[in-house]
Amino acid sequence: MSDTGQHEEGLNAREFSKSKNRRHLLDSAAEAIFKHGFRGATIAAIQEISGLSRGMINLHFKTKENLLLAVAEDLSNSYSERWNKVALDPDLPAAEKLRRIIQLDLSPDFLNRRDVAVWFAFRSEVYSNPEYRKSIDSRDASLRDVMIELCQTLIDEGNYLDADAELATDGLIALLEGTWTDFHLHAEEFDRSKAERTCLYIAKSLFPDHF
Amino acid sequence: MSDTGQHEEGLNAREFSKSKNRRHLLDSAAEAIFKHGFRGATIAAIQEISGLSRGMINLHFKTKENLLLAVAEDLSNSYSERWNKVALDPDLPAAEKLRRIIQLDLSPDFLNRRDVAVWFAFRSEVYSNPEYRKSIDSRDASLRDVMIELCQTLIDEGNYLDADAELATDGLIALLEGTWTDFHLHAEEFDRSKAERTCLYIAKSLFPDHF
DNA sequence: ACTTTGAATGTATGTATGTTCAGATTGTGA
DNA sequence: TCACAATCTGAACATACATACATTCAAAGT
Repeated sequence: MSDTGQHEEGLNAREFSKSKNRRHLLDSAAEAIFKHGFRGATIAAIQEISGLSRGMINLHFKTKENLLLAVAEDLSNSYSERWNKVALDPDLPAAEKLRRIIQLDLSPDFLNRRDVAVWFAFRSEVYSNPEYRKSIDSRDASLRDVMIELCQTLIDEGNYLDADAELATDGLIALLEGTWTDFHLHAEEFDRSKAERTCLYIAKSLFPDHF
Repeated sequence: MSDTGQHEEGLNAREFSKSKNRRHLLDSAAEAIFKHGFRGATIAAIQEISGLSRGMINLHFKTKENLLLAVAEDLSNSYSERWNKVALDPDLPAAEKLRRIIQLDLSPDFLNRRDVAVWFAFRSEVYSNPEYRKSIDSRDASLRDVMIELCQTLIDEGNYLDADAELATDGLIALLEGTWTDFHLHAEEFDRSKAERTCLYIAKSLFPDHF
C-alpha cells in the first residue's frame, strides 16, 4: 500500500494523509468564511464543515489566525500562478494576452461565489490586520506593470491618438475589480458572458483596431 | 438652556442629548469597524471609542447587530441623498450629470478611508447576513437606471456608432466600483485627481465628443 | 514482534463577548 | 419645588470562543 497512485511523490501514507487534511482544512475554512462570514468562521464552524477534530487546526496551523492567513495565501497563489502563465507566454500577441487576462479574471475558476466572498472578507480587514495585505496585493502587484506594457504595445501598434497606457491599464484593472464587486453583490443575476462583453466593449473603445 | 442653537428644532434638551448619543454611537461603531475590522468591532471597542457606557447600545439599538445594521443604513442613506441631488437636477445637461456623478463618487465625502472600509466590511458578509444587502444595494439600485438614461442621451446626441447605453453604464459603474477597491487597498498611494482622470479618460473613450 | 514516532482526538480551561437589569442621575411638567 | 419619567450607567450573568494538553491510535522503523 506504499503507492496507491493517489498521493504525491515522496510522501508516505502518513505524510499524505496529513497534507490531505491540511488541504481539507483550508477548503473548509474558506467555506466557513463564505457561509458564515468572517465573524462566523469560528473553529466550531470549521470543525463542522470539515468533519475533522477540534485540535486539528492547532496541529497544522498552530492558531486559527494562521489558518485564515494560509487561506488568503492559498487563494492568492493560485490566482497568480494562472495569471502568470498567460502573461509570460511568448507566443501570444499583446492584444490576445489582454483578452485572455480579462477572460481569466472572469472565469469561474476565480470568479466564483466562494472565492470572491473570501477575497472580500480578507480585504475588509486589510487595515486592521496588515498581515493580509501581502496576500491581497499579490493580485495586482506585478499585474499592473505587465498590463501597462501590453497597453503600450497596442498603442504603438494602433497609432492611437491621445492614448495613455497607464490610464488605460488603471481603467481596465478598475473595470475588472468592479466586475468582481458586481458579481459578489449580485451573483444571482450576474451574467458572465454579458460581463465579458462589457469589459471587451471598454477594451474596444480604448483600442478600436484590436478588439 | 432650552435653546443653545445646537440642537434640531422640536427637540428638548433630553431628546437632543439622546439623539446626539445615538449619532455618536453610529460614528463610533463605524470607527471601530474601520480600526479593528468587523471581527474586532466588539462592544468593548465601541465603548472605548465612544466613551459612552456599555448599556447605551442596548438603549438605542437593543442589540449590537442592530447597531451595525443602522451603521450600514446610515452610510447608504447619506450616499443616496447626495447622489439623487445630482441626478434629479433639471438644469444640468446629461454629460455634466455624468461627470458630476463620477466626481461625487470620488469625493472625500464618500471615498474616504473609514467609510470605504465600512462599506467593504458589510459587503464581505452580504451572503451570511442577508439583512445587509438592502443597505448595500441602495448604492446602485436606481443609480443604474438613471445612468443608462444619461448614456442613451449622450449616444443620441453624439451619434456614436456601435454604442450601447447599457454596456457603457455597466462599464462605468464597474469602473467606479473598481476605483473604490483600489482606494481601499492602496489608500496611501492613491491619487484622487489621477483616479478622476482615469475615469474621465474612459468616459471620453466612450463618448469622445462629450468629454 | 517490539519500540518509537507522529498524527489525531476531544475534554478542560480561562478569557472575551453580548445582553440584561437594578439602580443612579437628570431633565420635564405640574 | 417636587414627583415622575426618561436617560444613562456599569456590574452581573451566561454563553461562545480559542487554545492547551493529556490521551489514543496508527504507521514506520528496527
